[in-house]
Amino acid sequence: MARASLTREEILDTAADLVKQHGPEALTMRKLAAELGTAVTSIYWHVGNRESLLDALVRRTVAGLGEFRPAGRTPVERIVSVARILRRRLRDHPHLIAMVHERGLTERMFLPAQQALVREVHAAGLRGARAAEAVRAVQFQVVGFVLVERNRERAPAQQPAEETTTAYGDPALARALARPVNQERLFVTSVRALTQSLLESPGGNK
Amino acid sequence: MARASLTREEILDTAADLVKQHGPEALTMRKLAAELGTAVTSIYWHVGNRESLLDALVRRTVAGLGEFRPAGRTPVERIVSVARILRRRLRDHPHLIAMVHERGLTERMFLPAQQALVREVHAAGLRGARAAEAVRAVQFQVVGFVLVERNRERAPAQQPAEETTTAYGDPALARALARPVNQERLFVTSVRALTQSLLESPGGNK
DNA sequence: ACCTGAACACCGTTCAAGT
DNA sequence: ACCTGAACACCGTTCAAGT
Repeated sequence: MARASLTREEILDTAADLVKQHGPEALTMRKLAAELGTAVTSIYWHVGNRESLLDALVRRTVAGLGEFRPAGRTPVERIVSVARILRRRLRDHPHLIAMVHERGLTERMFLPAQQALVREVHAAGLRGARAAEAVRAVQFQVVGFVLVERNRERAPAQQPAEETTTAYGDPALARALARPVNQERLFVTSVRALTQSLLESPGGNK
Repeated sequence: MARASLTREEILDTAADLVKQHGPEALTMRKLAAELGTAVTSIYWHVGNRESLLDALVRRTVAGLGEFRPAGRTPVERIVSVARILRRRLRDHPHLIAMVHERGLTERMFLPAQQALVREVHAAGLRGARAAEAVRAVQFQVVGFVLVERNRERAPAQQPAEETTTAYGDPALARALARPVNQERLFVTSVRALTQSLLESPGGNK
């Protein structure tokens, strides 16, 4: 007995629900079929296979991340604010990060902030290849940071750390390295440091 | 009929071979058993399960990444050189990156360069928490960059890119953004920019 | 202490067959 | 055009049984 009007939309909706509630590893073709009340094979007719299902889901989620309204008075601060917004939005969709990584679609995560970054970099006076490089540098930094963050957060039970690092007679440094990282703070510091250098007047190096 | 003296070492060696030759997704318990000439279940006696097998493999590989000998005359250039070495070594073990990510062991990839980074940051005059933050910032940046890089390289067929980005009347910028990224160059630029800011004399901000 | 095969509970995907 | 069940070729893991 056939089911009434299964659509690609409905499949994507249900898949998104499944991922949202139980994580991307719960998104199996069979569970999805059960949730939809169809045969597994019906799904294949509409979406091709699991990989393109994930791709479609990633595209949809990224498209729904919304606008980026920078805040701050200086170009550096405005870029930092864009970076913070992107990080926050991505972290609000932890499953997206996992799906993107599983499917090799990291680049997708660059897009939502690109427009805003281009504008700010341009406002700061950068042009042409140099402006493009600055945009890319920030994109790589933010997405890279988020990937690392997410990964350490789902890490297994804290391993002994085996810190063989000698601190050259700086106990405060040794202690700081032994403490857990304040990721929010590290993120802002890093992006600001990177951006400050990138926006400096040309001729600094080379 | 039992097989002669299966050891944990031998299992790890064969697993490493399998990963090296066919990638981490080829490392299934069953294929490994076939390669070893044992029953699948024997492996479980020695290594517990697939996850701890991967953990052991990651630990071994990271430990084998070797020493880091910075080059360059200024602290910034020496840190950039450490970053380049780490990136190169990690990229020489693409499967390691995948395994680390699968198991949430990103932090492991921080360790090989930590000693060298601490030394250089110290030599540059940073102390205590500020030095630790600089080390962390570089570690996050390098590992994050490598994760993003690896991910885009195994990306599916180039998607239309759908560049809605307007370039504010800067055609050179638009062209640069449309071109593929020179990752090596972007990496060095980014690390140098980050490091320059981090090593600047304190008091710059806050 | 170490190894075995059988079994369980899963996967994604294909394919011929239905309507 | 769309849906179906059966089947294929896999997985990781457990467990009782062997030596």
